[in-house]
Amino acid sequence: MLMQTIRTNSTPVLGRPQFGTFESGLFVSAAELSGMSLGYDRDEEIYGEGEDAEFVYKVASGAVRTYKLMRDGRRQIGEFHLSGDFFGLDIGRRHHLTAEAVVDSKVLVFKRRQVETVVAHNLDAARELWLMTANHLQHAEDHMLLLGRKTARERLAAFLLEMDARNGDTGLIELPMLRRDIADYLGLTLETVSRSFSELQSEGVVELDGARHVTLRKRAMLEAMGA
Amino acid sequence: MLMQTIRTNSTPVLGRPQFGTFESGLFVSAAELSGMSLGYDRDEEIYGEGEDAEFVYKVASGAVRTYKLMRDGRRQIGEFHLSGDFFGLDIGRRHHLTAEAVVDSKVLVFKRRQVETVVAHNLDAARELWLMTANHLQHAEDHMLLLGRKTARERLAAFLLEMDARNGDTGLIELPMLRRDIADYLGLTLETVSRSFSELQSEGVVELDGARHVTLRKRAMLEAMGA
DNA sequence: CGGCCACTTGATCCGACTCAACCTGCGTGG
DNA sequence: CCACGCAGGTTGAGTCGGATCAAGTGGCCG
Repeated sequence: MLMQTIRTNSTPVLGRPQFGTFESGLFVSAAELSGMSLGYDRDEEIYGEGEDAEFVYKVASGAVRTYKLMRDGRRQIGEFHLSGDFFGLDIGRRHHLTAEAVVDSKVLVFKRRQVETVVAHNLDAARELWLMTANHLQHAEDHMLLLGRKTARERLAAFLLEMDARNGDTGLIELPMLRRDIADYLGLTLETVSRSFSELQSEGVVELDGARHVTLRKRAMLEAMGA
Repeated sequence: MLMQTIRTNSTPVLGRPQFGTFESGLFVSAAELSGMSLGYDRDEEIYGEGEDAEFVYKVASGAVRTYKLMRDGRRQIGEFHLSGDFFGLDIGRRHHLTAEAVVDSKVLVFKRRQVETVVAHNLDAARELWLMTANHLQHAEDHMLLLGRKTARERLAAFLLEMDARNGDTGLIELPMLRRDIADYLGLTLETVSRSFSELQSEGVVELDGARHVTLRKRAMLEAMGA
């Protein structure tokens, strides 16, 4: 609902920014906002935790992970941002997560100052921005339950249902991310993620065609676990 | 900054709502908003997950926990709300967490419709509301790292630093909540919380005077662990 | 066709959970 | 005013789920 696909009249070129008109999703009411299209290679950093929050972003294609890192390398991915999702709208002057491209991605970039100006004059835009933040919060609340209280199988079930829901509940999932990313999202190790996949498959709950393509076979079982 | 103590000219009576004037904190710019003061006994529910979100709340005294429950009783507390904190400002028609008083508490209650009206006309109020939601999100992001990646000791260290910070970094903490609440906040069992307290005490990092009163003795050590 | 990155699978380990006993402080009533 | 009851907390013993360490496998790209 909030996350519709955007359309621009620009042709994004990898690493070569071009300006495009921004016309839907956030700021329907603020057609004057224009976004720059940028390309990022797989694993390329978009912004770092603690950096100046100069821009706000929207995924045009590909996928982005936002995460926190501990000094010793432990990582927690807070959210995956897929096509149509906004990210980087942290409050304050600085980003408090790091953002990286999961696969080669195209991202629309908006000057933060411009966004602030629009929001300071346009109540609908302000409300939209608030709703997006609130949606992120709601996701985070669900994810805290997952991280604090769910078993490995339950976490993977919830993850697969989440990914499927983003793809229109087709039961056919093409995962853009590696096992390591899934593990860092679910608070597990990649071995445990892999084992849990194998378990679900041997139980006929899912079917794996390669590591990335997943077909949901018994949605009811997944829902019973993932909820 | 955002969370200053409120003052009302009402005398709150347990279970007996009275109207009071609301004059600071949220909606500095919206003096027309008035809040009702309500008393809640320890463990009393303020609102339930899925219930109609008719009100927005602010803790006047005491402490409130907001949490998610699984069918089998597993619980994840998302946040503790102490004096001055707002809670219950979920988007959408329904609350997506349950709120309960941790100890006997007084809470200011605002009609959601009233808040919506103010926000729809007042940009400063809208911004304030957005900032509060964003602050909750930031807290949730930190907490996801804790729940997904930290050890029991690290979780407790982070918790103590958080509680101390809310009390002005005095190093003297009076915990309003029980071990079970701390456990459900940190994604642990109460036994593990208790053991971790004992460990930190035997290392001279903290000093316990009863279960609720904690003195921080080696803040640097806590910070090294909790970060 | 070769090499390597991602993934799977196996064996062992360990931190936190479970189950259980015991302690302690506080409120209450005799 | 003391003793009892009990809720909350601590501590101990044993278990277990997921982490760690270690091989192996597979598929894709050059």
